[in-house]
Amino acid sequence: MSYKIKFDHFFSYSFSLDCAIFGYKDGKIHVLLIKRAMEPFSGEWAIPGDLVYPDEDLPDAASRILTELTKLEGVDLHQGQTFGNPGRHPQGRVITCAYFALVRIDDLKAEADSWAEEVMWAPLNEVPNLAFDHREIVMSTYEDLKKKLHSEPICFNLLPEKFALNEMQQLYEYAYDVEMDKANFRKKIKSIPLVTLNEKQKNVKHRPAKLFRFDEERYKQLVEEENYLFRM
Amino acid sequence: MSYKIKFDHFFSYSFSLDCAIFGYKDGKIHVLLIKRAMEPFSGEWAIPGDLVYPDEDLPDAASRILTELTKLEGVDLHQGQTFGNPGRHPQGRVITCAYFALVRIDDLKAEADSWAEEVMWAPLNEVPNLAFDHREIVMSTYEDLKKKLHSEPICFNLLPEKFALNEMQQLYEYAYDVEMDKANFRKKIKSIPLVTLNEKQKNVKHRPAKLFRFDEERYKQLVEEENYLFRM
DNA sequence: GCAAAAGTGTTTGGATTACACCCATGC
DNA sequence: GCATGGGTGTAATCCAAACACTTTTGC
Repeated sequence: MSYKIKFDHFFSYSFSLDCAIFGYKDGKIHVLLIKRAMEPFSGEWAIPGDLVYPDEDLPDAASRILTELTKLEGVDLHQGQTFGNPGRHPQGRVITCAYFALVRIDDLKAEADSWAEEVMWAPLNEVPNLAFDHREIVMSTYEDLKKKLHSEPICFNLLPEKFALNEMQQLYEYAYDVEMDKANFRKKIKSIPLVTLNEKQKNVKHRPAKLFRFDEERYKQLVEEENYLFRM
Repeated sequence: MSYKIKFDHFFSYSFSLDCAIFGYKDGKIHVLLIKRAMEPFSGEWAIPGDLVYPDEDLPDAASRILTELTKLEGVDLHQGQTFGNPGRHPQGRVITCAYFALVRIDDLKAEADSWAEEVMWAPLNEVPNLAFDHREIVMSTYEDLKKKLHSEPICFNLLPEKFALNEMQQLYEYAYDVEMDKANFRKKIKSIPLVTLNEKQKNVKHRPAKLFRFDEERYKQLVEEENYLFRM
């Protein structure tokens, strides 16, 4: 058995991570973009991403890269798909792996840093042209995410910590592009462990809604002890 | 902005693909292994995997690698997780991406080729020590797969093309580690598009069961036209 | 006839649907 | 009081679980 190229030649690739950070505001899902101030694609919009150091593990690298470019810390990143088209990077063979997260936009203050010149949250239907294959990465990751919304309680990472049931319903209506009946939605989510707070909406010009919080403790306990399956 | 190492230094990694091929026989899920006849880990069991060529796209590389090592062709491979621990490969920084497939073991004839010395199907609970981090890759990919069994009709890739309902039930019972009621199982799968064949089991020492086939055409049509969601 | 598994029917209670209605607040 | 959403109740229907039962085959 022999390779068609010299063995050393295989060790000429690079590897990067790109972070697709999704949030929810104004009734729409948004993605976090940076304006690049470094070649290649200097001056263009992209998702935060960079090369991995030789001795760096992937989850650590993902956090580091996101923090360096946007000052965001403590974001819970998950691995997504890997993109390795041979022509995707103009400077050589760079394979990239998507890391994604769902965050509460209002609880964070993303700020451009390092070679990021600017940051912005773009609604998914208004994403500008992006560097590299970043549009494909964003859209493909969003599709994966929508599937996860069915089977895992990740909507609570997008909603404010204290939310009204109607906000939750609207998020699902947006993601699945369907309309839901209010009364039935409320019955359906009865099995989800939520804490009913002693608080109400403020500054609304109609009857204020009660606020709820996802009971993560109890959720984990239910999964452990009763094989609980989240379903929406 | 500057990197802690020279830019060229980033282009010193390699990238491989490892194929986790799952099949079902004797009531158990099996994974396809090869015995390596090449360093590193020569003489040890591993899943079929190899380095990607500089100009090669990932899906093509996955097919090529699987064919080179096992002579299997036309297997429908899907991308899985990426593993990039800095210490995972003794010869340098090699990041690897898992590609997985579900196959009908009896319809295939896997044969060792190239630097594979031997192939075998190992039941998941009897997987020997494996080279690199291949045990982690296999187990982690199997977990992903079990989740997919809930929401996608992939069980039919594991079952024989013509199967009895009881075989399908047993596959789910094995994967989810639960017992199911026969009558209720049959009611539950009524919504799945199956073709009832005019054939029965042979060589069984009891009443032979009717055989069924998954109606892939109709499934795709239902997904397209009626937003059909497979659920188990 | 007997063993073994195929295959069906019935009951019950809990979810899902569609839809109507009342309630609390700002203005 | 009225507009605006918040929040609830009901009836019809569907679905799932538990369990008993009948059928068809090999031996």
